[in-house]
Amino acid sequence: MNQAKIYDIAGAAGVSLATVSRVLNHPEKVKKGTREKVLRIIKEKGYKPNANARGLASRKSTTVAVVVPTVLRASISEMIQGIADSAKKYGYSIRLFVNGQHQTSTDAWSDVIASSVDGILFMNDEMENETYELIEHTPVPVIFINALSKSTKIGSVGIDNEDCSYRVTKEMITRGFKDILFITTEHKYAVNDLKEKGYRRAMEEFRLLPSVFKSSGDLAINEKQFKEMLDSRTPEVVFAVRDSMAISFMNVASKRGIKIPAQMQVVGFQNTRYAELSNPKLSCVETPIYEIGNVAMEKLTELMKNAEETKPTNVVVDYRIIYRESTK
Amino acid sequence: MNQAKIYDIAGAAGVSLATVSRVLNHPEKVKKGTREKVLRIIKEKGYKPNANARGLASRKSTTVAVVVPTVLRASISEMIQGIADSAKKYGYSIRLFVNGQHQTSTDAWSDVIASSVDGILFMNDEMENETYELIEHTPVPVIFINALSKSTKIGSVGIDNEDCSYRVTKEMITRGFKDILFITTEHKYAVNDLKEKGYRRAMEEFRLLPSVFKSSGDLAINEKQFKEMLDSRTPEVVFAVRDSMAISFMNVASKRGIKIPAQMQVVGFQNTRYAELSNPKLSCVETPIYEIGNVAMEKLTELMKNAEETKPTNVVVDYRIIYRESTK
DNA sequence: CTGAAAGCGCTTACAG
DNA sequence: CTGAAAGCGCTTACAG
Repeated sequence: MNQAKIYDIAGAAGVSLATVSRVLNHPEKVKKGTREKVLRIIKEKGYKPNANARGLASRKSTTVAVVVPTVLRASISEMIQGIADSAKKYGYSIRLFVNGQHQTSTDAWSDVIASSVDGILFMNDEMENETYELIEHTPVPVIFINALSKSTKIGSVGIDNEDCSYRVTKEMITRGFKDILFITTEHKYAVNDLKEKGYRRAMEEFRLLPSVFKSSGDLAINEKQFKEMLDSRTPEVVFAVRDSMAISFMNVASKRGIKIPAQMQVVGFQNTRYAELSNPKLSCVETPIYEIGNVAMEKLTELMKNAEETKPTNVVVDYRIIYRESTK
Repeated sequence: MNQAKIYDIAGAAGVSLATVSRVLNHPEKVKKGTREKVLRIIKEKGYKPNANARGLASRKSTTVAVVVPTVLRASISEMIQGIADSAKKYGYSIRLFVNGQHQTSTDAWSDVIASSVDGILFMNDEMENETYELIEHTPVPVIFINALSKSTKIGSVGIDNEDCSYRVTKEMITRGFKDILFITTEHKYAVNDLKEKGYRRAMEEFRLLPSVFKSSGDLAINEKQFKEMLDSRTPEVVFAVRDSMAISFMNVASKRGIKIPAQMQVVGFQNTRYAELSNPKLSCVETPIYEIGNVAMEKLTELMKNAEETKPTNVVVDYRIIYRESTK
């Protein structure tokens, strides 16, 4: 009934526990006959090595930490799913840290380190210099997700937000639209700053006046703000840093009788599930966030296997623009 | 630079490592002066006990497993957030298992057990008898989430789906609507079966003909099916087991020119973020899924503290119906 | 290819 | 209130 120990397996197989351990960790070092016998008994007894003991002895835990500010955002869920699928493939399990916005307070971070994981996947909206410093001193490999690393010592996987935003804006301009409103968050996020930068660059390139609206994170407040804004003008194109904001804006506009996309076009950012459930269906930049999680976990595996030889790299993932019903 | 060990702390404080350990685990057993000194040094050195060693020695890991089929569903994310917040409060960390639909294959489950967690929060859509059996033999406490347990040995936290569905249906009937369409999943899920049961009970009570539509999980297929269905009739009320389905149906209907709620009312189930982003805004049953996660983790804490005395209970959480724009 | 033994970093009765 | 010692269940050089 109780979980079998390695001793039990060794006893039943008539070998030493060292051999059982080898069968599990270095099967090639064990003679075929012995190996198969041990394996059979392991299966029979349903033996699974104790993770703590294993971790303590080998200094490896085959777990990775996934550190995120929240799990509520659809994009973060998709990313985690991508990580989870990849982790399963490589035999890693996941320790989840939902740290709120204060992820890199020394305290929160040392919790992560003390949990004895073999590597860390770190997703954060903000990237301050202290963050980099803290992370560079971390004893296990770290990969940034969804934000490209500015440090050569830390790898990352993400899209080039600035370039993406620049290209979308430019695309709309060359299609003949000049009055493009950019909606971002009031709260300062590194990724959103990059998106704004790209937008501004495109606008300035064409000598157009950038128009940036910083909206609150709260849906109800947003709607009120959006209504007020629409009192004074109807932009030709609205480009928002998140799908949810784009949709919220679109809904407010629809209710005022503004025809979408005829009178106003709306573009979102991310391609979360919201996009397909909106009416009209939202056109948006598709960030392959599942893939980003997936690849990040894969890269982390490499780093964990041979931290010395493998150089941290910044993997820039491709995005594409999906035109649905909210654009002409 | 390296992580400090308990020996280092003991050395620096001039005490034995037993004392350092006691300061951490049973501070009341240590004289105040000693305790404060040790605590100070711990802080200075940023010492965090090695989780594996601690787990191995104490047979406790202060980690719980959260086992879910996917992380992609908005409701599951909210639940995890609820769990995470509660876990942080009680000092537990989370090991996340994203197991797909085959969660209780003996294999997947023994992975969970082998990960040496102190307790398990288990969310699954299907609840077969083998599942119960497997779980009853688990050496640590388990709590079902979002589905009430049929077993007296396993606790659970969730809403009474059948009752809820019954009441919503009845409410619509007594408001004078007879033609109520129920949309559920093609794939068999225990929770959805319960919802259907409640719906049928209400309809039969009023001698109305139940009309159940089983829709695919795929959005594109759904839309096609919905269109075909709307060719033949326009139900007065549509009640779907998930917000996303309700919204998808609503959008298809809107596009055909059906006025919502004037000609057709739509009610969803869950109150995910989708509900507020739809146009018109979706009326739906609000399952307090964040709270469910939160409470489940709390209950699990109790069970882990004294598994013997604490009896597993089934906590039935209240739901409420939120009327927004998709109903009259 | 296999076994005996040391050690991973802690916790917890047991003495004192 | 504190220390010495055993032990948690593994892994991995080291011999053979």
